[in-house]
Amino acid sequence: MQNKVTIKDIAKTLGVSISTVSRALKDHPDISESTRNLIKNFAQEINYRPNVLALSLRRQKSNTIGLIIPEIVHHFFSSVISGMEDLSYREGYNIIICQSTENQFREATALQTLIDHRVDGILVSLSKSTQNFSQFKKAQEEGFPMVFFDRICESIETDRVVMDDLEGGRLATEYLINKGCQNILHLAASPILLIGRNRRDGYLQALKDHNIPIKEELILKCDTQEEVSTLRNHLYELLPQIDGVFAVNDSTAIAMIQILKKKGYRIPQDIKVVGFGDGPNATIVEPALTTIEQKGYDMGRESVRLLLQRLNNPSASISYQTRVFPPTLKIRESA
Amino acid sequence: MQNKVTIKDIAKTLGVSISTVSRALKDHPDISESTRNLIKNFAQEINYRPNVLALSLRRQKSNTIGLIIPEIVHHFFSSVISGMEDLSYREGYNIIICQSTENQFREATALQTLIDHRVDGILVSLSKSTQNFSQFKKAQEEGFPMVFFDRICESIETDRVVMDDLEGGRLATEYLINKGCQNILHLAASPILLIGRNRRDGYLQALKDHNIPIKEELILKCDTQEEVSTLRNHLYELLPQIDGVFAVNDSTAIAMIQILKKKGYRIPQDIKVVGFGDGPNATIVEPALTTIEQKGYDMGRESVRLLLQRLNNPSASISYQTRVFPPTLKIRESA
DNA sequence: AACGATTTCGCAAACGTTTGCGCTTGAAAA
DNA sequence: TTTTCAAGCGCAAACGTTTGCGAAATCGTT
Repeated sequence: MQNKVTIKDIAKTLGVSISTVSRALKDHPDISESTRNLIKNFAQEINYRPNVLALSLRRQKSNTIGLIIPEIVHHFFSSVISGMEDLSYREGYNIIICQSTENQFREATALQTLIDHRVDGILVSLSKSTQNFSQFKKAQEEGFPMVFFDRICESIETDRVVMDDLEGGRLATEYLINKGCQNILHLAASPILLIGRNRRDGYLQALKDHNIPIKEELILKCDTQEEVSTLRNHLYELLPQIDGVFAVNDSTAIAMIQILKKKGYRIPQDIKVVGFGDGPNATIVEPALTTIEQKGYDMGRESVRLLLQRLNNPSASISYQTRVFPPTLKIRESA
Repeated sequence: MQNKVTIKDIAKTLGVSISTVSRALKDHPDISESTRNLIKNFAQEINYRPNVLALSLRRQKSNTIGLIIPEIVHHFFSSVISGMEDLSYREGYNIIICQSTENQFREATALQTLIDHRVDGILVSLSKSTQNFSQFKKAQEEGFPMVFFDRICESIETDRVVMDDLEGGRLATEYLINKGCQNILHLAASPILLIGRNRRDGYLQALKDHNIPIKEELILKCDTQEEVSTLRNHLYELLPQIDGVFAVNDSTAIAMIQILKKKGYRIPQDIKVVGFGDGPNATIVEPALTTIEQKGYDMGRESVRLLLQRLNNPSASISYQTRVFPPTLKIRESA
């Protein structure tokens, strides 16, 4: 840190007290216009800037919010970050970012770090592997404002920002059914994740609604490009009996499309594919991916909006809100 | 911020002085084993955690580093962030992230904010539009440790982390030439950006090396997907006279491929295309994109490594380093 | 028994702010 | 001339730490 000029220095060179400088700089009425101008001009001249650290300590408020996110290199999550940064920038808050890399231990460390830094609130999307929420619970009990987004924790009452994942899964699956699919493979996320369960439940719901029998073997835990690759042989065996695929995210949907094409299946004629996310890849793959749109940027903004709303009404009387974004199906060529 | 327990509270309930608590907690030899244990146990019990803000103020060191980045929703940049976060996490630093959104004004604000927050150092990649570096110069003169990465500033002496963009451009272009191309279109970034100029110069270099005449009309400022779209008609006119394209980044290369395919050109038979970046899209587009690999994660790590090295050797005697990553050509199907 | 040397701890200043309170002024009111 | 009062300013505590220095207590040594 630098040899920055402080309020003390100004006081000394101008021959006034520290408190006078402080008050003058914030237009306190106790200070005469002449000394106020003197001080303000001088401060400007030497480019005085208050020490935010000292301010935070004094005010017991850091104007900083902490973010715990599973992955940064991820279109949805990076969009979320972008939305968060945009709004908090406007509102005078800064973001400290921590990446859990889908690792529960690192997630816990991150939480502790952020608390240690006395952030005013925390935004978090859980890692895939997190099953123990005790640290979050403790933070919650200590009155730490938290907003969960996307990958939320059901057992903790907080503000939340989510998609209607169940409806998304239902929508995607129903679309496939309406297009004539009867044997739909679901590439699912881990059931540890609520969003994974919800999207799967949406899939099941759609089948039920249309009186299509559920086949357990058509639900496969497979939520990354790599996993598609390792499960390749098993997938090959499944292909002859399916006419549709609903993948829990775009990248596995796309990996699936690539496998299908390699095996000579025509999309969408032989097998139809729907993804989830609507990232930039969706329009690059051929055929272009029909998928559920997920508004990361907006969800990011909404998360900090909720957080700030709570920070600004410390009365704590507002009951917890859950903001749910409706899914929309982007119809393209893959289904 | 919360009603967290402080060192003072511990002192009071245990009937010792504040300084004793402080020393006990950090195993200062002056404190007897018995009181040390007493204090440490109690601290653990009530889950005491030091106030980082107070520490930073006292130590004049925040263990925080600031990041100014043009865009977060961008594969290369998010990879950079990820690498930065990983290493700084390990080294006990936190990252405050600011997005300039390619806006010079916002970039300046971000810089000021970070300085106000007394970050220990700053990592920055310039916005596309930045032509005035005075604020950075001032920060530099005040002794603020800075590392520029990717989009660096030539006129300021700092540590730098870059790719050999010229060599990358040369490599890409030469590859096209060796494949038989004679009329290569270059979709270029703004010449304001050094990386834009360098990649273009690499293109020119390769042409010269192979005695191919340079045609100014084959160098087009066009570095986004959107710009490809707006320049569509102009591009159509150009197509009959070209047999190769070197695009300054993957997304414009891909947009170009899509246009070419729509117009009935076969890739790579009729026109070959090379991109720059090697993001995930490169393997999704068809034909898969031949492109220059850009190691964002590694460049991010290297940037904080350089920064920390400087922070840990405040002697300031080390001369500024420029770490340059060699480009490699990922050969796929588009060329 | 007296002394010096340790051991063990507390005081207080400092980091850079804000802010309640009290102290000077000078002028207006009595 | 004295009293009153507001205007204008400074003192000092506080936010939560660390740390140099001094002081008290304990101990061993003659």
